[in-house]
Order: sequence, then C-alpha cells, then structure tokens
Amino acid sequence: MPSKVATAKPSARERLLAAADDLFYREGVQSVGIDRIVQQAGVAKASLYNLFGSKEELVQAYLDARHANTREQVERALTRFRTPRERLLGVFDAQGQLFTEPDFNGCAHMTASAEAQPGSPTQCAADRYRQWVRTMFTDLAREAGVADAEGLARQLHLLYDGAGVSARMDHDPSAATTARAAAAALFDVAVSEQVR
Amino acid sequence: MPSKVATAKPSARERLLAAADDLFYREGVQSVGIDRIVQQAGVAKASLYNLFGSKEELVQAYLDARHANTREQVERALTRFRTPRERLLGVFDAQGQLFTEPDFNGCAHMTASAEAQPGSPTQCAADRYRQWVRTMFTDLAREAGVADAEGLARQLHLLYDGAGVSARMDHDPSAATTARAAAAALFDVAVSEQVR
DNA sequence: ATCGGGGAAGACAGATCGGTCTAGGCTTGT
DNA sequence: ACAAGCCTAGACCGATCTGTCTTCCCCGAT
Repeated sequence: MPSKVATAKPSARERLLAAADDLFYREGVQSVGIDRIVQQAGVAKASLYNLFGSKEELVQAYLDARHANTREQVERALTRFRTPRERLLGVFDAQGQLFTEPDFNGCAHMTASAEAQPGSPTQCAADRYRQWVRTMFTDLAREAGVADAEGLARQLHLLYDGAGVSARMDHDPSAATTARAAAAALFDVAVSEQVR
Repeated sequence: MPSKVATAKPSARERLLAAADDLFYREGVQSVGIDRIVQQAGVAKASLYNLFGSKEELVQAYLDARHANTREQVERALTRFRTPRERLLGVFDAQGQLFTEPDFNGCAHMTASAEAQPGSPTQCAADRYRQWVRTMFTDLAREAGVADAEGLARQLHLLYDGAGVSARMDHDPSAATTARAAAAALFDVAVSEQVR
C-alpha cells in the first residue's frame, strides 16, 4: 500500500496538477504544450489522458484548484477581523498577501479567460470564480448593514479586479492598499447615505 | 498613380492591419495563425513579412493602432464636458461608449498582455497604454484641484481597469456606470478631505 | 513596346501542436 | 508464484505553427 508519510512520492495526478499550475500560471495556457507538462511532471502522456481526458479538462482542473486555494486563503484571512467593516475591507488585505507571493502573476482566471473561446470550460470556471467573489462581497456588505449591498459589492468588485490587473501589469503589489483605501471610502459613503 | 477616392482598394498594409485587428481582438493573439490573417486580408504571406517582419511586430502595430484609436475617442468625448469634475468623470462615459460597441471584447492590451512573455514588445505596448491612462487621470485630477492627484488617479485607474474586466467577463456594459458612480464618490471624498 | 518592381499564390521547411497507441515494467493483492 | 492494473517510455499521426523562397503576373513609367 502507498505510504502516506511526507516522503511519499505524490501521485501522478498531483504531479500533473502541480506542473500545470506552475507552467500554465507562469507562461499562459496556450503557450504551454502537453509535452512540457508531462515532462516536468515526470508522467507518461498516456497517464495524463487517462486521468484528465484532454488538455481542456486539465486546464479546468487547474483553475478549479486555484479557485479553491484562493477561497481558502481569503476565508482564513477574514477570521482575523472582528467588526463587519474590518471583515469587508479584509478582502483587500488578503489580496495584498497574494500579491506579495514571489511568483505572483495576476488572477489566473483572468489570464486564462483572455485566451479562451466563449462558452468554453475555461470561461465557465472563470464565471464560477467571479460569482463567488461577487457573492462574498454582497454577503459582507449585507452583514455590515449596507442597504444597497449589491450595489456596493459591484463597486468593490471593480476595485478587486482592478487591483489584480495593476499588481500584475504594473508590478505593483501596493495596488491592494490603494484598493483598500478606496473601498473604505466607498463603504463609508454608502453607510452615510442611508442615514440620511 | 493610385487613386485616393473612397472606392480605392486599401493598401496591403491597411488590409493586414484590419484583419489583424479583427482576428486578434476577437480570438486572441496566440489562437490566430499567420495563415488566417493573410487569407482574410487577401494578401500574400510574403507581403506580410516584407511589411512587418514578424508576427510579433504585427501584434505590436495592432496594439499601437488600438491605443491611438482609444486615445482619440476618449479625447474627443472629453471635449463635450465643461467643468473639471465632469471631464474627470467623462472618462467613464467614454468607456461606456466603447463597451456598447457590438464587437466589444475587453481591453486589447490586457488580453494581449495575458498571452505575452515579460519584456516582449506586447508588454511594452501595454505599458505605454497604461502610462497614458495613468497620466490622463492624474492631469484631470490636478486640473480639478485635487491635492493628491496621483493618489486619486491610482484609485480611478483601478476602477477603469475593473470596469473593462467586468464588461468583458460579465457581459455587462453597465460596469462603466458603476465605475462612474464610484469615481464620483471617490472624487468628492478627495476634495472634501483637503478642505479640512 | 519594353522594362522593372511590388504583390499574389503557394510550395516548402522544420518544429510543435493535441491526441492515440503499443509494449513493457513495477507494484499489489491473492 | 502469479495475475491484474496502473504507470512509463516513446513512436506515431495528421494538423498547424512561423517563416522562407520561388514563380508568375499585373501595372505603371519610360
């Protein structure tokens, strides 16, 4: 039976996903061929097609893994904040953490979507990711007592996307700080308006 | 001599740029091969390489043409506004115009950059475009009397990028309206803070 | 009428693409 | 010991990639 200690060799599936995550994220989906992935993973090409069926499904698995990972990191980061306002703005703190990772290269769903055709599994994965972000902002705004929670969530989503773009294209991790400050201002405006 | 009346056939260079603009923008740079471009342009492959030298330089010319076109449209739109505040927010009105064009598919520099390697001519073209946007926002903020013009410009640039992303990925042209409202709030906050 | 040059058409090259298939080895449970 | 199943290595397929080269034709100027 396969040992589960730390020194155990990862399964073929795990090695493939690790290689796909590294290469797809760094160089883009279209630029990376199947041959390079199986070579880096140390896996036979036939195993890849047995496990995933096609390159497109491997891309989808890569994006879903990224989604799950981001979700986990953000949700864990939010547990550190107490007030609803701090939790709402904490999303941008979590984003800032991601921006400072050494191999950060922007939002994987955004770059993958830029190379995909409409209706493809890649676009669907990106849609799921965006829906999660949108719902999270809406829930946090509602918990903070914002009347037009969906309206504020739309604004914050713009800042969230814009920060991801700027961090990658301008090589500027401080975009998260800028976004957080703007989000704080928009939140305070939204709250003060409903007092009136 | 070649006639210059409207019925004259566009030059090989113009037809190549038109085909590149259509195909690159709609399907992405990596997905479109040279063969399809020369076929759609009705131009010999040798002519493309005589005129542009390589696919990469054709991509650069395509992005530079997009940049010039966007710049022209935005600057023309801004002449309709009178007060500095209206001119600053007018950028998002101009953006909303672009979003409603039937074949809108996001910011060309963003999608091309997602497929390019660091340091490539594509990234350089994207950098030039971003620098122009940033400078424009900074100048407009300064003309509106904002003390921290660069800080506000960074915030508005986030909204500008985020709106472009949302309009493409969510198929939601109203992202420009959302961005405009958020920009107005951030502008008013920036102005009211310096009064204190 | 002749000449010259830009462009069209497309063969060609070498590499790489996604995907399939065969053959053989290693591990595992019985 | 043996059989069943995964996995590896890599040949192979047809299509497509960027880029080069040859051939021919058409058009305009002398």
